[in-house]
Amino acid sequence: MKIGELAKRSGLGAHTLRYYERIGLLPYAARGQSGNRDYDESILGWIEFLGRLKTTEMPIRTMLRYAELRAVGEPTRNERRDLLETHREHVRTRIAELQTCLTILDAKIAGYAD
Amino acid sequence: MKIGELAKRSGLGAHTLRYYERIGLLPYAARGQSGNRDYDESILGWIEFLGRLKTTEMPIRTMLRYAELRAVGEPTRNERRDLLETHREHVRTRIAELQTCLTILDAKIAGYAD
DNA sequence: GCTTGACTTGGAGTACGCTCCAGGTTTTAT
DNA sequence: ATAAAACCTGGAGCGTACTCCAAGTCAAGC
Repeated sequence: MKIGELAKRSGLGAHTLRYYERIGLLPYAARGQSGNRDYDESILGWIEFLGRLKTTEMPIRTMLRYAELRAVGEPTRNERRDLLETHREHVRTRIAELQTCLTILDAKIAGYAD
Repeated sequence: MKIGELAKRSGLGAHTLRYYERIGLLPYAARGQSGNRDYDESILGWIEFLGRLKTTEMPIRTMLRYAELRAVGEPTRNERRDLLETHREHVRTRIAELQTCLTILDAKIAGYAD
């Protein structure tokens, strides 16, 4: 699969895919004899997971840390789990915060009732 | 109250307060004879509300729109209510999205179980 | 009275995460 | 065979939201 198709299937732009590779968020892609990137289907799962991390506001630096640990493999298992557990706490806190604000917003809107 | 005290009490930096005034998010503050800003307590409620909007990811442009409508007063009542209702939908959507990701994260972490 | 700290302004600089450009090569469709 | 579309690289530029700097004025404590 070439970069254009991966862009379509992943929802990211080709520019973004190259950028992610450059910074190390995506593994260096195999190039064909022409020099064009040739992706395997399996990259899609990783990109989707990165998207979840991004949606939940994980900064790129932290994703990068996770990506590096993942590249090392088994010995980093516990560290990866810890990283995700810490992140899960951020997400839980964020949801609670948004819910509090939602309640306040409800009250504010009620004050605008006709 | 001078800007340093407002900074402490609001949790924003003095730089940020000046920046907010410059772009129109805070009303132009009265200056004493020395030229120093002299704030009224009442500004704290507005800053707190702006904080809620920020926490819920409202972009500054939109806060600015709300601030402008508010400055006009009564005739913009419905437009302000609409703006907040639209924003409330964003917040609800965002909470749902985070909850979905949280479930996926739980599953991922479960996969790291010893 | 004088030093230290807080305040003023206009404008420059920063961090993050992309997003695009230039100039060139390769692939694909006709 | 050729033209259009897609790809490559290194590096520049952009949008958002601050954050800080320089140079100067003002205020408060000793």
